[in-house]
Amino acid sequence: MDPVADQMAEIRRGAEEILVEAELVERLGQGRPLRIKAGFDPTAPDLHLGHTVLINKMRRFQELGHEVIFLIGDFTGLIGDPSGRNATRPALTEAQVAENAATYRQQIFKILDPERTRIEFNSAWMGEFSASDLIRLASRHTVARMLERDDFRKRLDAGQSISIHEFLYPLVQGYDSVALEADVELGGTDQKFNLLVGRQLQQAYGQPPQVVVTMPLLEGLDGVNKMSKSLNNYVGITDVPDDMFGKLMSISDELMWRYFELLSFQTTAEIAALRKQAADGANPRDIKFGLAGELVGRFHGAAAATAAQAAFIARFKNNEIPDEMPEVTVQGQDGGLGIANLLREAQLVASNGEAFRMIKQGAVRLDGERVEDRGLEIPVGSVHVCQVGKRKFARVRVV
RNA sequence: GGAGGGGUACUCAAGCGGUCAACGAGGGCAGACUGUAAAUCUGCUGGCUAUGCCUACGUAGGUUCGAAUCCUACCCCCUCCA
Repeated sequence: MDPVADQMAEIRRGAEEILVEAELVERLGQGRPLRIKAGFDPTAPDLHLGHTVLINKMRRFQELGHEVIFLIGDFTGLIGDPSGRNATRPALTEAQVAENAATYRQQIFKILDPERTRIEFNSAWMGEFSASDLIRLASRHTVARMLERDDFRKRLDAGQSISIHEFLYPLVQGYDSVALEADVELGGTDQKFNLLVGRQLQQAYGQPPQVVVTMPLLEGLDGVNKMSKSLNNYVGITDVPDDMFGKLMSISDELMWRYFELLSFQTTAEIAALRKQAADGANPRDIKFGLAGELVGRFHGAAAATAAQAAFIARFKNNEIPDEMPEVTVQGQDGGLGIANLLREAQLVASNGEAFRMIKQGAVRLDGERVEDRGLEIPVGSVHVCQVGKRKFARVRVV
């Protein structure tokens, strides 16, 4: 194993907080592989780059020789997250959980080493938990401590309601650490409270408390909100290479450095060098180009990354029409088809009304020519490249 | 159990009998400028077989020439008291 100081440097990179650092140093000093736990929601197996911040850190621990436990919270998932936006979640069937777990496996092993990853489900121990077990667990924590949690406190002060079961969520999550005898738990900064409950419960059950490492939440493409599917500001790790590349190229220069810090596997020294290049006048776009290539390569392989880069240059630097685009065949009537209907049937717009608006705004092109006439009729038997806006293309055949 | 407040488009939020397909803001989309950046400016932001018609202001009815606006019932959310 690497010297403790070297390990600490790796663990610190990008981390928001390590509680308590001295304890981590002490445990690393024991020279044994530590048990690293990180929990995931069973309902959302479509991972995006935001999730990978945490997974990258898990990978780092693996590289340092530790044991990583990927915990799927299939039981806690039934309770629902205390942030409580979606009031009740439908209970997942065993088959669904198994399916989601399979999806997780497929996705996370693009980053993690399957040989060194343990996948666990907390229903394994929580499923057998009795009512009296639960009361015993609840007795280990106090209302006052629960209310230390920022969002509970705020809601209480604001006169909003808090359901009892929301108090149970951190307790169950914390108990997972007891069941797994975790040495370290990783989580987003939003999980800090829950992770600390884990420490407290381990002590209550006579175990040494886990070290908590929190990772920042990655900002989404808008650069403001955290990356999430519901805000549609995410890059999914199963996005096709061109999309992934394009989305990454559209982030702001400022955000790019954040992505370097949290997503790139380049060393801190390499990143510092890039920053210097930018400061010396290099076009940030070219640096972003490299970052986008690295990330596409991670999830789709080097060949796909090169292809995505080439396609990007062709389309946006040289302004060419892309080689590949969806091909659609639409049905004409009376020898032709109105342009609005054509765009709608090709799914480039949602409705005829939207098609007319787009034409009015000059967003529609047919074979590269801007369409001005909303009454344009396309004859049957022709094939056209249709474009709406900068990004939406389709090759449409009218029959 | 009692008292009160509220449910309006993607979100927040006006409107409280006709001029409301619904002010405003945010978001989103598009155009200009660019590096498919950011910032900025401009426009658009229910549907259709389209100078008209249809559907929409929690749900179902009612009053009225006419309702998001008034009445009745129901559903849901929130607060306070017990």
